[in-house]
Amino acid sequence: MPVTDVAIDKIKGMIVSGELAPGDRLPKEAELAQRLGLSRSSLREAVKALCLIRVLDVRQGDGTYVTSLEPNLLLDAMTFVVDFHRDDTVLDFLAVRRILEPAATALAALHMSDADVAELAALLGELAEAPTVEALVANDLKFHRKIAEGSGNPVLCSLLDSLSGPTARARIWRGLTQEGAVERTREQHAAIYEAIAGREPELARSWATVHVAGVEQWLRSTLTPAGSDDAEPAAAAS
Amino acid sequence: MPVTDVAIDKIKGMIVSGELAPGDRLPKEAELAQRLGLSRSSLREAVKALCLIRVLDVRQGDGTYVTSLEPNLLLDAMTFVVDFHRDDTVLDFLAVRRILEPAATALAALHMSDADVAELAALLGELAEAPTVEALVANDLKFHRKIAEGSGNPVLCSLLDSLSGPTARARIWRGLTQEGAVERTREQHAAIYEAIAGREPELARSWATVHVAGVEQWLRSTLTPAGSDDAEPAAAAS
DNA sequence: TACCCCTAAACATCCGAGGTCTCTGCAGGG
DNA sequence: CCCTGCAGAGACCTCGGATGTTTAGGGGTA
Repeated sequence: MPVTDVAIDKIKGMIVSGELAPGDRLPKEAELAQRLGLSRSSLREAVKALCLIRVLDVRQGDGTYVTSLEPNLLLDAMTFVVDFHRDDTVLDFLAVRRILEPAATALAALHMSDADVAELAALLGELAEAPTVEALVANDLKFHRKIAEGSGNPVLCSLLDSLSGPTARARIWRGLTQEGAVERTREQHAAIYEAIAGREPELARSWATVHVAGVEQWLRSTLTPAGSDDAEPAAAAS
Repeated sequence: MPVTDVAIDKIKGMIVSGELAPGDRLPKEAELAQRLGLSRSSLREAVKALCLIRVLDVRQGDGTYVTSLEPNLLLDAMTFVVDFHRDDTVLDFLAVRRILEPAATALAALHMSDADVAELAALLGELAEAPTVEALVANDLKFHRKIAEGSGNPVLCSLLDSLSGPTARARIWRGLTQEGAVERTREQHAAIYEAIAGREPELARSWATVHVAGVEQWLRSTLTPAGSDDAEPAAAAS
């Protein structure tokens, strides 16, 4: 195994073992390199890799620190990974979202604070009468993010965040092409809100299922009969 | 933004744009460095980072290649990330697994091929009469992985894989300390198998829920009343 | 045809020098 | 006493080149 990979494992081990706690500062490059038995160049490669997945945070002129290691931060890195899957596996990602989103919505109906419910209502009111599709989708993302936060599970929240990004483009394309999609989204958002505000988890779950399934069904019907022209909608939405 | 980060973005862009397809070979280090306008050292940091998340694959003496970019490969990288969350957020990860596992099991009951169902049965039979806890958990991982594969959704499968790892230790600790846990696991596995083989998705979903909830409840009851001594079970399981 | 060896190509690792940024302590002014 | 501006030190950033290691593939031999 290359020394750089060994260094990655060792740094990981230092963190997992507790030798380095979140927020701690690492020894300076030269010192750590000597301690791990490799050159600064190789060490920098290891540090850079751990930076990409948000485990380390280097600040020029200051030092290298362990991040907070909170789930949202680490799973955010997954967004970067998900970005590489554009056209072909969108349906698979959406299918997972269809599983998680209703569950999160039901949890939100149970655990969301009244203040957060009020903010959810505010999000619904923010939208103009005849919003642009882009504004609608942006509002849609904020709406669902708020609900995901309301589930009280940061892991679930971050996961949904990562999964929602890639499908956003699909939703834009849908709004642009499918008649009534915009209005239907608003109605469903309102229904989800009502269910959460009324503390009815099962109703909230059902509305969320309907909501996500709408996008999924449209996307499936668009992709499947297109035959060899699968790439069109994804390309158009990019 | 550091040149290395720019390089990461540029390479990512080359892949997402299609300029570099899965399996393609990158230009040699020196050439690519010149093309991106940076030194080889900095380029290597970028390549190393993309290697960690399985986007690139460097083979010494040969060259650097784009991986297949399949979901399972890219989400496998998430396991590395999840490893950093050990004690404190295990319950959050388990809660997500509790959402996904039943859904995957239900899907498996619908989509799994007869051949795969037979392999599932084989897994059940592999276990000795009085298995060690370690063997049981290893078999448990394979069993659930087989089911996740059977869902037909590679994204779901990889996600469950990543989530199952961290809780494995907890399951071991449970098996070692909780009377009857081993036998109960075997019974539940058998029940899940029967439901899948009988093509009863809702029954399969329910058994999966029961199965995961068992671990979750035990873990919750162990962590909560422990007070300031939360770390004990996780530490003991490592 | 099958096997072995050798060479070229590409990555792995290291080193040292010069640049840039940030934090910190100190001095001066309000 | 507090705020502001100014170096100085410390730490990371970037570069370029030299040397070691590994792999793929061509060519020779039995």
